[in-house]
Amino acid sequence: MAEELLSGLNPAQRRAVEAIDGPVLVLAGPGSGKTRVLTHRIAHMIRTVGVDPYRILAVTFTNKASREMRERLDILVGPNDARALTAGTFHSLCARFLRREIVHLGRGRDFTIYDSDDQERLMRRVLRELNLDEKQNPPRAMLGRISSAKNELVSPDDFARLSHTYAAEITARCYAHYQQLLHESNALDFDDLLVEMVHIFAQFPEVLEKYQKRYEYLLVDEYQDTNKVQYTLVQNLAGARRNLFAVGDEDQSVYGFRGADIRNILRFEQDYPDAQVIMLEQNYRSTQAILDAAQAVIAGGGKKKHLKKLWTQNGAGLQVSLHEGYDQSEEAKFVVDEIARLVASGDYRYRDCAVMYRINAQSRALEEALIPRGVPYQIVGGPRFYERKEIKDVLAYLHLAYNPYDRLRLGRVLNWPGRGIGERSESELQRWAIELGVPPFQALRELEDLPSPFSARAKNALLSFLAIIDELIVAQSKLPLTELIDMILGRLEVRETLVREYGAEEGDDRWRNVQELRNVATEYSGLPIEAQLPTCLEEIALVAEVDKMDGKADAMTCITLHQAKGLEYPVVFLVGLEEGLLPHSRSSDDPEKVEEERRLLYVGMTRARQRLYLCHAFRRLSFGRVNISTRTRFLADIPAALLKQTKKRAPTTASSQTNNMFTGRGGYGGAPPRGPTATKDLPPRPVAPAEVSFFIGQPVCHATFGEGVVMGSRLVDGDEEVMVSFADKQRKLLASFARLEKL
DNA sequence: TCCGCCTAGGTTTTT
DNA sequence: CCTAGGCGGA
Repeated sequence: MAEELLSGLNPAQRRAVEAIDGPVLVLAGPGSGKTRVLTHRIAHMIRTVGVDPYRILAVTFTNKASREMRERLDILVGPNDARALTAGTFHSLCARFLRREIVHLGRGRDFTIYDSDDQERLMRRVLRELNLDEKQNPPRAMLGRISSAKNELVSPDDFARLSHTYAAEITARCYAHYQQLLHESNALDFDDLLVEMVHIFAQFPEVLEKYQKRYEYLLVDEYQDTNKVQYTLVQNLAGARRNLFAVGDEDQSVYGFRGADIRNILRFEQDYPDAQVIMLEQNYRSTQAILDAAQAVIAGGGKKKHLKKLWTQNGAGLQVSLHEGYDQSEEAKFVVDEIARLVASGDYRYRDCAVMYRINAQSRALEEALIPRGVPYQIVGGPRFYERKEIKDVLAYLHLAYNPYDRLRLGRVLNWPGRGIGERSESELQRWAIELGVPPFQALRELEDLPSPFSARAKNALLSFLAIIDELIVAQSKLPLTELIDMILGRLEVRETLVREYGAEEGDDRWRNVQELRNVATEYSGLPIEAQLPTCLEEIALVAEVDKMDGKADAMTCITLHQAKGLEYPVVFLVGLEEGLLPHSRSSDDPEKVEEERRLLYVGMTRARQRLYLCHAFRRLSFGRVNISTRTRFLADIPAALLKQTKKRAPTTASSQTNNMFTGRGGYGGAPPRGPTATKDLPPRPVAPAEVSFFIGQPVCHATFGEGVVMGSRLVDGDEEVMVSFADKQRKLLASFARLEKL
C-alpha cells in the first residue's frame, strides 16, 4: 500500500508526502500537483504512519477542494477514514466550531450568518441610526474598512483608540454600532466567524487546548492567501506540536484586498526555523509555450528574485495566441467562434474550454455571443441565485424560523407579501421596542398584552405576521425542510404574490427560481430534521459559487480570474487584457496592487493545459460608454516570439457600430470626437496582414500522405508554406496547392 | 398605503 | 447598460 500511494510521485512530491514530523512548507508552482501531494500525504499518514484520521485537520481554499479531496481519499483509504478527517475552508470550519463553542461567549448556537448583501443593509441602518449621510459615507467603503480592521484583529474599542482623524472616528462609531446591531440580531458576518473563534481561543485556553489535542496534524492550502486572523488561527491550532504542513505559492497571491498577507508564507521559515522547505517546480499541467509566457509575465514584476524555477516535460506545444478584437462583442465572438471550431474539430469538448475575466460584468458580452451560437455554457458567480430578491425573501422566512431575532430579515419581510405594514408602522415598532427595552420581535409578542401605539389595523397586521412566524418556529423543529418551505410558499401565497408584483411572465420566472430553492432543499432531506434548516442556511451563506460548478455537463465555463484559481482547462481564453481592466483602474495607482494584478494574469495563464488565448479589445463599452482601450502593460513582458498574433478584426458588423453610436449619454458616448486632432489620438489601425492559417500542433489530413501534425507555417511570396509531420516523415507543403484538410 | 415611472449612479476581485 | 430607490399621483 505504501508504494501504491507514493508511486508516480516525483522526488520532491515524495518528500513532501513523507515529511510527517515537524513544520513543512511546500512552495508549489502552478500545476505542480500540490492537490495530489496534499491528498496523498493524508492518505500516507493514515495508511502508512497509522495516524488516526480523526486527528487530522485540513484547511482548503474552497469547499470544492475539500470535497474533491475527500472523494479521492474515499478511494485511497476507504470511506470510513475519509469521513473521519476534518476538512473545509476557514469559514466553514469556524462556523462549525462556533456552533459548539459560542456558548462560551454567552450566545446561543442559533446564530445567523450575514452575507455581503445583508452586511450592506445593516450598514445602511447603522448610518441612518447614527444620522450619517450615505453619500458621504458609502456603506460598502465603510464595510471595507471594518472588514480590514477585523482581519487585523482590531476590535471596535481598539479602533476608536487608534482613530486620530475625524473620518476614522466616524468609522469607529459605525464599527461599534454595526457590531451592536449584529449582536442584537444574533448574527455574525463572514469576518466574525473567524474573529470570534480567535476570541474564544484567547479567552478560554481550555477550549484551545481541546482543539490542539484533538487535531495533531494541521494542513493548510494556499497559505499565501491567509490574512492575520487566519494566520492566528493556524498558529493557535498548530500550537506546541507544530505539525503544520503549509502549501502555497507567493506568485499566486491574489487576495490582498481581503487582507491576505503574502508575507505570511515568506515568514514561515522565521516562525519555524526548523521547517523543511520543499519546492515543487515541475509543472504537469501546461505546455512549455504556456509556461514560458506565464513566467515571462511574472518575471516582468522584476525585483524579487524568484525562488522557483518551473519546468515541464509536456513538450513545446502551441504558441500562445494573442488576439485583438474591435470591441468587447467582437472579442466575445472570436472566443465563441474559436470554441465552436475546436469542438467541431473533435479534439475538444465544450467542457474543456473556459473564458476568464477580471470582473463579473464582462460575462455579459460573452453571454450575448454564446446564446445565438447555441454554445452550452455555465457562468460561475455573477448575479447569484441566492441574491435574487424573491429568493432572499423566502429565505428570510426560513432565517426567522431559526432565529427570529434577526432584525434584518424581520424588516425585510415584515411587509412582504404586502400586509399593510408600511414604513410608519415599522419605525413605530422599532421605537416601541426600544421603549420596552426588548428586541423588535419580542415587542411583537407583547402586542396582545401591553397597550401599544398602533392603530387597530396596524396591530392586526403585525399580529398576523407574528402568527406566521410563530407557526414557522414550531414547524421548523418538526417538519423536514422541504415541507417547511412548502408551508411558507402556501401560507404566504408566494406564487400569487410574485405574479401580482411582476406580472404573469416575470412572476412565473421568479416563481421558478423559488421552486429551484425548494429543489436545493431536497438535498438536505437525508439529515435529521433538526439539522436540515441550519445546515442549509449555513451552506447557502458559505458555499461559494465555484463550489457548485456543474462538473458533469458538457458546457464551457465563464469565470473570474479569482475564482479560477486552482482550476485547470485544456483551452483557456483570457479576455479584456487591457489597461483599466487588468490592472483594474482601481488598482492602477498603487504599485503593490498592480503587482497583484500581474499575479492574477499569471494565475489565469497557468490554468491552461494546451491552448491559451490572450484577448483584448480595441474599444470597450463600460457604463454604457465607449472607451478606447490599450492592451495591458503586462503583455509587453511576453517576448514576441512566444506569441502568435491572430487576425485583427476590422469593425465589420453593422450592429456593433450602430449600437454604440446611440448608446452614449451626453457629450461623449458614441459620438465621434470632433476636430482633426481627435482621430490622431487613436492608435494606428494597421491593415490586417496576410496571415498564416495553420498553427503549430494543428492536426491535418492530406489526400496521399494521410494524417499529420503541423510543425510550422510561414508566408512565402504570399503563399503559405506549411511544414507537416506525417507518420513517415516531415514534408513541406504549399497551402494553396496541397489541399490540406484541417482536422 | 400602494403603484409606477423616472433618474441617478454604479463595477473590482470573495468568504 | 442595468437597478434600486425616490417621488408623485391615486
